[in-house]
Amino acid sequence: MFTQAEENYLKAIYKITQHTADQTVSTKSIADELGTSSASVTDMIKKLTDKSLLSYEKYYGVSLTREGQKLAIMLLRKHRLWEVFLHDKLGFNWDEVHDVAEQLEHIQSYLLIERLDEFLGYPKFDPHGDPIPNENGNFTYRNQVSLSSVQETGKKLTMLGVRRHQADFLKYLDSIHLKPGVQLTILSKQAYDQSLRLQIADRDEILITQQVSQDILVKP
Amino acid sequence: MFTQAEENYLKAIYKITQHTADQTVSTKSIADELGTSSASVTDMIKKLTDKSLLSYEKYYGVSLTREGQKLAIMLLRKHRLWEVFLHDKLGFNWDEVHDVAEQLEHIQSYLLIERLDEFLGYPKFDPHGDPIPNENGNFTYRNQVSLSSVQETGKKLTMLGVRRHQADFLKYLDSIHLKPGVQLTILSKQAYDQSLRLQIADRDEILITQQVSQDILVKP
DNA sequence: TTAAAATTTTAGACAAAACTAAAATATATA
DNA sequence: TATATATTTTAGTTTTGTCTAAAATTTTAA
Repeated sequence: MFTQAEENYLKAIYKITQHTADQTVSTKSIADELGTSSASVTDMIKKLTDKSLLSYEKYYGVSLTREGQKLAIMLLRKHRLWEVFLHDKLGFNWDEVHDVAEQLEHIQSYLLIERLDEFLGYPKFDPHGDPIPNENGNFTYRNQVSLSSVQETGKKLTMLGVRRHQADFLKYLDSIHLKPGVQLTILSKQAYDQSLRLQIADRDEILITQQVSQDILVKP
Repeated sequence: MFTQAEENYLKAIYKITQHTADQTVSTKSIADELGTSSASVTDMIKKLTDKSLLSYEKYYGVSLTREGQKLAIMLLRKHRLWEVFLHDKLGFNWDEVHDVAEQLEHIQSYLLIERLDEFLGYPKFDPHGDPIPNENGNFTYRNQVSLSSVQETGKKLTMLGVRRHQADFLKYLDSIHLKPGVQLTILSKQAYDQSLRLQIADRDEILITQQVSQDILVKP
């Protein structure tokens, strides 16, 4: 099939298209995403283009072909299912799952991933609240808004996920007992810096900055 | 740590030492085991010797150092734990587990394997009846003999494992409902070709050749 | 015990995936 | 619009793991 390096390039390109309007991705953005040189990226682009996973025009940029996109989504599916396994079955913390899932996602076995999905009860979201594509590559859509955009105070909210996945951010949220599924209430909002005083579950109240609240997703 | 290729060489060398009296392994036997050329083996031996996983004398042969052996046993541990997971949790047949475990055993995470062991209930044997080394590399010993060596007829025996792991052999055993844990009784033995008439569980009796009975292990 | 056969090693080459340095092209700005 | 800056590509190297062919060594057997 494809090498791990090839798969990592497809994932990176897919990820970049997710948070940009354009479907066309620059060499540099891929290099930045993977922490590699532009020259290496150009080399790999050629290989993936030859394998018709990318369409590519020199000096202009690349985009995923239908086949390339399908493959990228299946990698995301595998990654997120493994994260659920590590978290739900093996008791990993949500900040520990990513690195191991990054390895597990490259295991080649269609049967494995379908059986794993079944074993986990066909989960729709991973431990960070990100949607898991199904066998056909379809994502479950759900309404979610940034905690920073919520105006009402006193209303009970449910945390759904995060927008940043860095381990230190997740560890911080953990330390204040915030993770997907937890109930929280905005007690008050500071007008000048948009910081929030929160009640998390039934615990003591806590203060979080806007920088943090922007990256927390809740049910609207 | 070590590359997959390096790990595969260590495993191969360990495997060869298991069914030979000598701890010293020839270049050719490694090449045969891995389906590669002797020249490639010589190259890799040098690398592994530099990393003090092997001790090596030109034209004479190699043996695993204590460190190399430890690593090989940990790979066996990972392989067999994954086989248990695939078989017990994901419902893989015992002839399907090997190839996927071959990939999974290279995943690098100490936590993963210790948690997996715990999740599986610290199994002592894999789906083929092979012992799983514990965290310290120790195997559980148990008395087991080849079915071909059993003389008494009419005695209830318990199958413990197999000596061959080829998928077609396992599929054949499956088709006659033989697998570890199953109760069987020798009804009679043909003197001239050592073939056995067996009762397996409560099913119809069946005839197996000595070639097959030699590779079936039972509680003595 | 010496010649033939088998094994092992060396030498040289190749593909994959990365790098650096330099050249080519595109974009931004004065 | 012309030039400076940024991006992209090319060219040439490196490392890993493989290969084939040939040389060196060991083993087998006449």
